[in-house]
Amino acid sequence: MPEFATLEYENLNSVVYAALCDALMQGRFQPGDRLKIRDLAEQFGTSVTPIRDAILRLANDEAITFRSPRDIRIAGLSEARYREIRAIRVRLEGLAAETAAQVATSADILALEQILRENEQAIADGDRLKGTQLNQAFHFMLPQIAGLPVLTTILRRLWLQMGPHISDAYLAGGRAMIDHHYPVVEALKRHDSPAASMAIVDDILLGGKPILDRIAHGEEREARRA
Amino acid sequence: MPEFATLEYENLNSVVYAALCDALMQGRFQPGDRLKIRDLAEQFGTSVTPIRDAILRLANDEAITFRSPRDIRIAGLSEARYREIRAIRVRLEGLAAETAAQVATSADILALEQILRENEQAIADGDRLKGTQLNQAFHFMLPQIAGLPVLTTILRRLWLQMGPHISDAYLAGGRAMIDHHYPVVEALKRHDSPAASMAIVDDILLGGKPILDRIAHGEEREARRA
DNA sequence: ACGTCAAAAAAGATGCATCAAGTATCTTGT
DNA sequence: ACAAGATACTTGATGCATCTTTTTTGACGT
Repeated sequence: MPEFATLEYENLNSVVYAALCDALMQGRFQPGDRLKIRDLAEQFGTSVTPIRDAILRLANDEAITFRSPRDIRIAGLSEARYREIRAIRVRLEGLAAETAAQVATSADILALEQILRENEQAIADGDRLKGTQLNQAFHFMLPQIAGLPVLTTILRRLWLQMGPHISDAYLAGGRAMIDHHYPVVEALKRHDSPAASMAIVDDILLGGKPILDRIAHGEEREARRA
Repeated sequence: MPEFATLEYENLNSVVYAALCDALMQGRFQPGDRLKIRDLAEQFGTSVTPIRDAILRLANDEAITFRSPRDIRIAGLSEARYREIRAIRVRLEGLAAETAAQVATSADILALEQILRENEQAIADGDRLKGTQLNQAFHFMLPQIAGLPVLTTILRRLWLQMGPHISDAYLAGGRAMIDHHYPVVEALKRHDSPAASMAIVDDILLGGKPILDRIAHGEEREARRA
């Protein structure tokens, strides 16, 4: 269960926020989906206040947008914006991988290898949701090993924005999604920072290719429709 | 007047959020300062709801923390956390400078030089507040020239966290704060990406030295007190 | 004077009523 | 059958009442 709460104590709004973050990162929302505060309040069994709070935080994260004062929707993602996010991830996850390579313990390596094994199994089972989650878990392990909490928060926010756009791309990606994870672990074992950085960059650029294609095609389709 | 609103239309909560962001970035709050929703509501002449909304967004930005359910304070900044923010800035502002160097127009260069001139004047006048603002304006110009809105948002959030900690450091820094800005502009003129990146990195690491010292000394003092 | 404990005030969390603006629906006249 | 206007509904924004927990305060005993 991911720990998304910025607040130190438990709040209804944090519970709702965490649940919506989960849903977003698992691709359970589609871009453009409309959210209604009263509907969510009923689903969560709370009043509208904690829902408003959570939605406001997600809007602050730019994961959802207020298209008009009464029209709350899952944010879209232009190709340019996705490319920017990718460029930022290259820099930041590169930093995380370099730092992680310097400080990784054997316990860290074992945890990464465990994730890889489970990810292989999920792909073999055709379990798309689990595959997505384990891929994310791998990426978030690096800043955690590196001891970089600010970086983790930034990446989480970027993933919230990507979440609704990666769901279908995973099937297209298939095994290619984790192929580049193995060299990362090997580099961490050798405490080889440059190699770790290069490997994670490869993963972001090559492994993420199907996602970019999907977003680009989506824009094209939309342009033709107009 | 900075444009902080994530929301597209004007809201009381956006107005409050923008005002508090401004205050934070100008160092008008000290770390550990306590905020009271009802007091702020009176100051802004609104009910508590828009204030709660704005504070929730700032908490989401990790600029303020809820130490306990009824104790809202300006966030502290450990030395480790400041070093992490600095490392992230090196990567991200490096990316912004590289990109800006590739696309900068002569109008962009003129705007940067204008900021530098005003910053010189502010330092000559001993106007600490204006100096801080113009230094920030320079740094935010690079991602703007580069056309990287996501990057701008991330940097803004980091600056919200640094804001309360850089106020006094500026006097100590003095002219050194903008010395490294000139090579940045020169590099942009030559469309020299590596030089632009190196220059801004120098600025972050060397120009920011007094801030790090101040935070480190503050921690030391606190440790002695305990 | 000082510490302790209880009463009171403070303060955020939650729920809810109301408002305004936008949207859908229904009626009515041709 | 259709269009136009009016009516009702939807929905987020704002304000506010209440609840619970924390903090302050002050009285009392030592």
